[in-house]
Amino acid sequence: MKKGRVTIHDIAKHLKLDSSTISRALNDSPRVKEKTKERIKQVAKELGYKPNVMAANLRTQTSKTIGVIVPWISRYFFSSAISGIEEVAYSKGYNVIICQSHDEYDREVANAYTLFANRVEGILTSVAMDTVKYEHFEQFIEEGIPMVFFDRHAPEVKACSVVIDDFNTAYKVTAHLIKQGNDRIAHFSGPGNLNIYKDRFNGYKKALEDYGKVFDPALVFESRLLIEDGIEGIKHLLSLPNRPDALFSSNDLAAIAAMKYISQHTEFSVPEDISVAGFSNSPSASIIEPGLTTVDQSGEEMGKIAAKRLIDEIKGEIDKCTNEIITVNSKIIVRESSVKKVAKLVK
Amino acid sequence: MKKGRVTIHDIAKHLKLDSSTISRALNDSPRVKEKTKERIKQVAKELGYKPNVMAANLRTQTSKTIGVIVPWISRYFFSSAISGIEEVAYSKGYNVIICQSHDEYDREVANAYTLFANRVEGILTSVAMDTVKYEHFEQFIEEGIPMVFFDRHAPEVKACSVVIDDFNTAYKVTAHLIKQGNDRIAHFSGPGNLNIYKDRFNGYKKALEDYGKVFDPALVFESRLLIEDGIEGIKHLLSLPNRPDALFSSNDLAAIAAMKYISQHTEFSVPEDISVAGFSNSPSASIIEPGLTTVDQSGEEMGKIAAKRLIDEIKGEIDKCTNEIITVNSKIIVRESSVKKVAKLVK
DNA sequence: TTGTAGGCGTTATCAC
DNA sequence: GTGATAACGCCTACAA
Repeated sequence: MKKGRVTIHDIAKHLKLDSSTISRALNDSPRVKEKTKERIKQVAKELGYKPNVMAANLRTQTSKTIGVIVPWISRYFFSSAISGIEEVAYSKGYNVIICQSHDEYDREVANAYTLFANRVEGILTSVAMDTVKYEHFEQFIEEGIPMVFFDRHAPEVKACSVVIDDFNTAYKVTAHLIKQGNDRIAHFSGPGNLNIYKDRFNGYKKALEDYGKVFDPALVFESRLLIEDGIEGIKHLLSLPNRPDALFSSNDLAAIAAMKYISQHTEFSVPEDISVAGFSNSPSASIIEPGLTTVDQSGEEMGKIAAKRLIDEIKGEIDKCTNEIITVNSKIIVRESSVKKVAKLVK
Repeated sequence: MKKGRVTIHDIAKHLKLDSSTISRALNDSPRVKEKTKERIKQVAKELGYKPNVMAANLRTQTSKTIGVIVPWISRYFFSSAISGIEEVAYSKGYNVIICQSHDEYDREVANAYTLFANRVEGILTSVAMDTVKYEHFEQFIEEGIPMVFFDRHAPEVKACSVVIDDFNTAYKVTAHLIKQGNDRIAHFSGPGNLNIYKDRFNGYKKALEDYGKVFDPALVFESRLLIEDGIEGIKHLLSLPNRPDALFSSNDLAAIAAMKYISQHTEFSVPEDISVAGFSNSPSASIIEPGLTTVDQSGEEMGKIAAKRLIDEIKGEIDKCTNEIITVNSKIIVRESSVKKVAKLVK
C-alpha cells in the first residue's frame, strides 16, 4: 500500500536538512533562503511529493472543508447553487462535501452528523421539507461553526440566510396575473413549515387583497410540489364548480406538470383559459410551449454569495451573524403562459 | 476556538481509564468488557463526544473519501450520476468530494491534484471535452489508487469504465430514423477525442451503410454540443442545397436547441419536414413539443454501478482492472419528434 | 536562516 | 481486559 508515500521527511533526508525547513519552504515561509527553497522544491518535484492535507489539517486544527446539505442534487436550482458554491470554495482553497437530504428529516440529521465528524469549518444548507426541529443545526452554532442557509432557511437558528424576497416576488407575480385580467387565481403552495412557501403564499394573498380580489382558500392547494402533486392539484382545481382562471405555483415542476396535464387531458388551453406562472426558472420553463412565466432565482449566484459569506465568517472577517438576511435580487420572467392577449411580451 | 473538542482522552480521564480502551470500546472491539463499553458510550454521549475522522484517517492511512470529477454538476445527467454515487458511497461509509472541470483540461488537472492531495481512496471521472492527455490520471494508477470512468471514458488509461453501448445505441436510433422513411440523416457529433462521440458517430455511419443510405460527410456537424452549437448546426444544415430530412444529435441540449430554432425561425416542422432524435433523456426532452425521441442513459444507475465497482476495488474485493468495460443497458425512448405519421408510438 | 521537540486525535502493538 | 507507548505527516514555538 503505497499512497503518495513521499513525505517531507524523505525530502529532508535527501537534502540533509530538517523536515521543518522543508515544511517552511513548501509553504513559502520568508524564513528560508531563496536558494534552499528552490533546491527543496526541485527535489520535491523529482520525488513526486504531494502534500498530505489530512495531516496538515489535523495539525492546524482545520479541515479546509465546507459541508453542503441540499434536498436533491439533481434539481436544477440546487445543482446550479452547488456549482456556484464550488466555484467560490475552490478558489479560496476549500473543499466541498455535498450531502443530500432527499427532503427527509432523518437524512438531514445524519448528514449533519457526518459533516460534523469530518470537522467541516462551515455549513451551507437549504433545509428539507420534512424538517421542523433544528437541534441538528444548533450543534454547529454551539461549537462556533458558521452556518449559512440559502433559499430554504430556518429563522429559528441563529445564522445568516441568503434568500430572495419571496413575499414581494410572489406579490408581483400575482399582481401580474391580475393585471392580465384574471379574477380567480389559484395557488400551489409548499409545506407550511418552510418559510419560503409561507412567504410566497402571503405575498400572493396580499396582492389579491390589494387589488380587490377575493381570497378563496379553496383555490390554495398545498403539497410537496412534485410532478404528481401538480397533476393532482390541477385536476382538483379544474373540478371545482367555480374553477380558477389562473394558477401561481410555488415551483416550476408542479406548474409544468399542471400545464402538461391541461394540454393533454383537458379542453382548456394556456393561457387563454387558464394562465400559469411558476417559480425558479428551471431550464424546462423555457422549453415548454407556451413558455412558462416564472421567477429567475439564480441558483448559481445565491450559491456564490452564500459561500462567500460563509468563508468570510470562517475566516473571522465578518462576525457570525444572528439571523441576518441577505436578499438577492430575483426577476420575473414573463413568457407566454401568462399573457392573455398574444401580444408582445414585456421583458 | 472550540471545535468538537471532546476527545477520547477527556472520556478516559472522566472514567479513569486509558484512551486506548475508549478507542476500542467506541469501535466495538470484542476485547473490552460489555459493561465498560456501555459506561464509555454513556459518558461519550454525555460529554457530546464526536469522533475526529481526520485523526483516525491519518492514523489508519485512509481517508474514507472518494473523489468525483465531472464536466458540469448542473447538467442533469451528471447531477443524477452524482446522486447515485452519493447514495452508494454514504451507505458504505465514504464521503464524496466533487469537482467540476467545466470541460476544460486545465481545470481537470487541477481537480486531480486537489483530490490527490486530499488522499482520496478512489476516483470517479467523466472526462472533459478538452482532454487529450492523460498523465493527470496516470498518477492515480501508479499509486495504486483505483479509478473508474463513467460515460466519457479514456481507454488509454488502465482503468475500468462504466458506459452504455454507444455504438449500438446510435445504430438503433439511426435505424429507427431510417425506418420512419428518412433518407438524408444529419448528425450532430461531439469532439472526436471523446470515445462516446466517436462511437455514436460510427454507429450512425454503420446503420446508414447497412440500410443502403449514402453517408454524406456534409451532413455531419461536429461541435461541443452546446445550445449555440445546436442553433448554428441546424442553420447550416438547413441551408444546404440538399437539406437533411432527419437529425440525430449526440446530446439532447443541441437537439432541443435545433428544434426550438426550427419552430421559431423556419417554416419547417418537426417531425414532418425534419425528424429529430437526441441522446440522454434530459428532463426537457419530455417537456418540449413534440416530445423528443432520445436515449435513456440512466445517470443515477451508472453512478451507482460505478461507485459500487470503485468501492469494491478500494476494498480489494475486486482486482483493479485493466480496461474492463461494464456496459449498462440503455433504452431508446421514442417520442413524437421522430415519428412521421402521427400515429401511436412504439414504446 | 536552520534545527529541535512536541503535539494534533486516533489506532496499533506491545506488555501486563 | 486494560494500560503504556509510539506513530501517522505535518506544523510551529523555541532554541541555536
